[in-house]
Amino acid sequence: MELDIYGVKMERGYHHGDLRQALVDTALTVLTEKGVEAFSLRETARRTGVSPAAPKHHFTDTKGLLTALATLAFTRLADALDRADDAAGPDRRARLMAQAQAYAGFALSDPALFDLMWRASLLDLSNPQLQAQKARAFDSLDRLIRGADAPDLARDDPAMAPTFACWSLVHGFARLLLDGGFGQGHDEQAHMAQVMLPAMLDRLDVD
Amino acid sequence: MELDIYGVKMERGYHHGDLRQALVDTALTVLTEKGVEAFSLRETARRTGVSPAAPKHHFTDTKGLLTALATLAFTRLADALDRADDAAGPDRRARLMAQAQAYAGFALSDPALFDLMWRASLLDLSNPQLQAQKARAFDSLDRLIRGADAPDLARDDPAMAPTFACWSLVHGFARLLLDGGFGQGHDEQAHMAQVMLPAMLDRLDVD
DNA sequence: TGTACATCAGTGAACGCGCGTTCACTGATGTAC
DNA sequence: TGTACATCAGTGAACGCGCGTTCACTGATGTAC
Repeated sequence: MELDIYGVKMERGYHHGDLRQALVDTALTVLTEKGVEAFSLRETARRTGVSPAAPKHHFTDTKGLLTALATLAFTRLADALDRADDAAGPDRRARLMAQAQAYAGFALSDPALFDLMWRASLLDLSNPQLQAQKARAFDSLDRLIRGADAPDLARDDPAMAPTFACWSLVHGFARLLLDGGFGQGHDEQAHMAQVMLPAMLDRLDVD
Repeated sequence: MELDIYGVKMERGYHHGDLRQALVDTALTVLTEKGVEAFSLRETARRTGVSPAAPKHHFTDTKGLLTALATLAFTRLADALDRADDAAGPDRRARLMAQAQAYAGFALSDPALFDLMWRASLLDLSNPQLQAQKARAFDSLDRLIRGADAPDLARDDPAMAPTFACWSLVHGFARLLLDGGFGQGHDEQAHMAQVMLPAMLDRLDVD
């Protein structure tokens, strides 16, 4: 069997070497190209150069693979939020704007991946790594809003309101951007994110 | 052919009478039962007691039928927002809370319908009725925030920030509720909507 | 008032599709003695 | 160091599914004269 890796034709034997990683990489491409609805395990296997049954060894089924992708997505999102926060310096408002821009930027730059993260029915929500990365992303914002060593609170505690308000606002804005609540074109979306997001956040009291 | 309407068996001839409406009704049921992903035109036809080709006369294709459903959904949402607003009396904050609760309540009470409304790829966004009802829903909130006779502004006008902030916050909250950003169970969701939503909105400056 | 005919609203069989998953299998690898 | 054997990681053909849409068709309705 021949594989085309980085333009170089390589023989590969019966065993792949790192099929798990290869499948994740291909799946990411397929997802980005076709969107969540049209994603298929068969196509991913085909494009990885492997039989349709091969993925089962690494991910039992489609949901398993998609869960791995979503975990990766949350990892990237959390990283992006942390990076933005660090780069923004000490000013609280600047940090907030930076995280919000990073969140919306993530959604706009990879809509299919962003979609997947929130398609509960396609994911194994009990997966520990998924939960961990999701929590990481949330904590990044929560630390900014409620302070670095705020205690863990129940979800319905009123003291959570500032964090949730902020998250909801940014999340909702990103979704409406992607789902055509506002304009259509990608440039227009990016413009809206740059112009509107700070103006909206300035009207939110998160102290 | 026999049809079971309101528990009464009725003969119906070659022509249906009001197939268009019947299809919309059935489609609504199918959508609610199975969700957007699993919705199918064939099943809708089957359950309406009609051949799979019949819907074509009324809706050309699946997208056409789903667009009709989405239009209905936006009509219901706009109605719900208006009703809530009216019932809330003159107080601005009360009106805002009422509309927000109505929005979240709509999403929670019919998640599949709410999903559909924002699945741009499944809808014909150029449909005038769809656009009209979507605009109606938006205007309901916009009139409350910016005043009954505020001028139409460009989407990226800073003066739109309060309306967009409010919409984004409520929309994002509803989405996170449905998509498992917070808890899971339906009661827990309803509780969150009642407790959290007002607390979040109180932190938003929309004057 | 009757009738020819166009149009409308359905039928139901068929096409072709790609999917997820299963099955019996085999080649490669690693390990115990 | 060599070898038997268990385990792992793949193969590729097949199954069964339901889907959207098309096709040639026909029964019912409405309208013009």
